[in-house]
Amino acid sequence: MSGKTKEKVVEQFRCESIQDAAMRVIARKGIEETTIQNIADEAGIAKGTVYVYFRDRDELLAKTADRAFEGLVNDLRPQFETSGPFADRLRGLVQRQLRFFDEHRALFRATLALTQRETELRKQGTRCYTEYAAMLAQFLTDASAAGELRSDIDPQELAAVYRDCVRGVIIRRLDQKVQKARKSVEDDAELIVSILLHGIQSGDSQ
Amino acid sequence: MSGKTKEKVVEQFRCESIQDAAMRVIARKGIEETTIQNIADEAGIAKGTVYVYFRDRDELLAKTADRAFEGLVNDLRPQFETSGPFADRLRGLVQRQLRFFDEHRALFRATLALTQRETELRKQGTRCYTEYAAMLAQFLTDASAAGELRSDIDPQELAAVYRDCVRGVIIRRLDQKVQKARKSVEDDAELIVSILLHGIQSGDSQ
DNA sequence: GCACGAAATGACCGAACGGTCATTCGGGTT
DNA sequence: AACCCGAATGACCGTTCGGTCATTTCGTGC
Repeated sequence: MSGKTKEKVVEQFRCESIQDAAMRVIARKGIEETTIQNIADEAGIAKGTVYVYFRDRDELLAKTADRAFEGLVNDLRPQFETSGPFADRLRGLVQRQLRFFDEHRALFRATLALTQRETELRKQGTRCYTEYAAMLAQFLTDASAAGELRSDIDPQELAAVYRDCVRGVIIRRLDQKVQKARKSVEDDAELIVSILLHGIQSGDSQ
Repeated sequence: MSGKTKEKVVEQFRCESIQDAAMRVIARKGIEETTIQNIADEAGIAKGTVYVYFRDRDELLAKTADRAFEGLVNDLRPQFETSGPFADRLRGLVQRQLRFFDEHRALFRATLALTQRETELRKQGTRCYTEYAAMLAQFLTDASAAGELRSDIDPQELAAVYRDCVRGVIIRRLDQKVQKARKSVEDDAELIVSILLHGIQSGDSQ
């Protein structure tokens, strides 16, 4: 009985090894410079073996992108499920997201590189990215329904703006190679949250 | 006397022809799929001729990116120089930027593709992009000095957030292929301006 | 119309990469 | 120990692309 199961387990383990290797290489070199040979070397296997587990380059990349988002989604889910004032939940969300990518910088470089092929990737399995976007939209839709957001803003569009802002901050944090030069997660998060909550004008009710 | 000058003029004309062709191809196919042969075909010249005017692919791409931003900077400059209430100037700026790329969609696809190689491009000539960023930062620094912005926000960081937001909107407008599906420039601009000015919370002084 | 130098050309080269497949390897069964 | 079968391998192939350079074309002055 354990026959079939064992094979499946081994296969999944190999797949994940290759995907993890792919993420490391992509984080290091960018997606266009990453070759199958690079990934195989990083995983410590032969090039041909990659093709035992993945049909072609595109499938490997798509599944790798999916796996990259899996960690983020799992990390963020608890935060979406907390209760409390909207401002606090929003702040917690931004902080968590910044902290997650601080601790997995390579992962973000990979997801960033992989997300830039968004159009092509949408065709294939982007299960986890879709889930991330959906959770965020739901979070804001709930807040809007609860009357915590301006009723003239579409939560979907707000979700898009939120993603733009957070993504920008993460990219800038990534570029600051030296830890010293980087501001704290709390400070960077506060900038985004503060702007989103109160706007940028002086004396405007902040 | 016109000998030297004429040669220079012709050379510049050729260079610009090639850069314009490069922009069209990049807008159509994306930067990684664009080959020198494609660009030469689009420009109606032979591949070897490209190398008469540009040392290699990287130099052509860098100078093309620079030229792509030239149009934007020229279009935006008048708006930076207008006077009036900050809110109006900001709104006008966003609108102008959205409209510019609505009218030059190909150009934005090119700049987007070219900006994604930001790190490499910074090494070479990104004169015009730098100028764009500088003008924006100056605009916000002036506003801050005039007491129109919250004093606890660094104008430099605000400029970055502004760029993130506007870029996101432009990308989303670009993805909506059908004109019908697209909202008006005014509506999309208003979303960004409204969020930036007043924040997203309900009843927060808007 | 001839001669000369610069500009333009495109056939060609070498490198790199994705993908294939005949061969080898390894561990489990008899 | 002999056998078997699926997993792993890496040499190999076809293609693509950036870049070169010997040759051709063209504009200009005499």
